[in-house]
Amino acid sequence: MEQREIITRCTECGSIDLIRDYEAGELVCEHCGFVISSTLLDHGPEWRAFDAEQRQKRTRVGAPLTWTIHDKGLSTVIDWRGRDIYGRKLKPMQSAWAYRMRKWHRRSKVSGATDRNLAFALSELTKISYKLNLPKNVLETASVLYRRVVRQRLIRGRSIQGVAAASMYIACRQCSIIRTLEEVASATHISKKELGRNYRFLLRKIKTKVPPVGPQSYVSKFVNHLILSGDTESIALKILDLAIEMRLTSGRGPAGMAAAATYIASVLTGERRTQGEIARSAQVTEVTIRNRYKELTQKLNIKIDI
DNA sequence: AAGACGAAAGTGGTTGA
DNA sequence: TCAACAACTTTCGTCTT
Repeated sequence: MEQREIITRCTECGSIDLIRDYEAGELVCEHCGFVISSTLLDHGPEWRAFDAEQRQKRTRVGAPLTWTIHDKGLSTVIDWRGRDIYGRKLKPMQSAWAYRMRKWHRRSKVSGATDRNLAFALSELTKISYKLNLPKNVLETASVLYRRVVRQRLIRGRSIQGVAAASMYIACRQCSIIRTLEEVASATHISKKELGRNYRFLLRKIKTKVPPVGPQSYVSKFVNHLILSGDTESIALKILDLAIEMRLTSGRGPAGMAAAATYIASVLTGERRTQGEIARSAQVTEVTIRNRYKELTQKLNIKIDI
């Protein structure tokens, strides 16, 4: 598996408020203005070469292929300047011809309802992924998924945005990037309820296995959000491992479970965060954290002195 | 004053007849 | 289709730091 770097925090000041400036192609910290990365756009090839021979074979020109543009980025445009390849001005007749060609060429690119649908949906997916700060592989996964949905004619009677959002949610799950239904819903104009409906519908129709989310996947999200150390993270994960082993997690919401483990870990390492803080970032209530926390400390014999 | 604790009532979704 | 049910939330009063 290729490891992708997912930047969620400013490398200068640690702030999590990062702004993506796509005009400039930069990832900028809102807090201190530090430019973390100036290569937001992926100019690399979509393939990987394992040796020189492969590299030689696979070399080709053009932008990398992507599934997020309706024609996979394979597009040609006819230049609008009335000049030929040598830079000479075209004769009036030639330039009229070029104009007509341009017009029909443009029309043929996004042809028919299906393609327009796809183009709209993919731009929608892109928007959602920006809002949720998702890495590119999730966006690609969602795009592939959406294409499949379109191919199987499953969008009929459902809104494009709804299906797009559901695809994105599934893609997140498949890539083990935790985004709740609420978060995805709030990045779109779709209610949580409808998103859930669409999600279940797609799951039933498409033979896609979506691994159930374990509480562990939440921990890194909370740790990032609350700016806790790696020690705290690994302790929280250990607590969860033990809890799973002792079957304390069955039937419990993973978010609450992870929140409680994070809370305990933060107290143990002295980086204490309040229940309220963790509750807010976990989108559960303090009461739930308290209940899980009580169960965990009792059953696992964790002594906490404050 | 803020955080932690816990009781009690309310909510939305699942399950099984 | 409906009621029972478990998990979770909301609300609120009390205790602790």
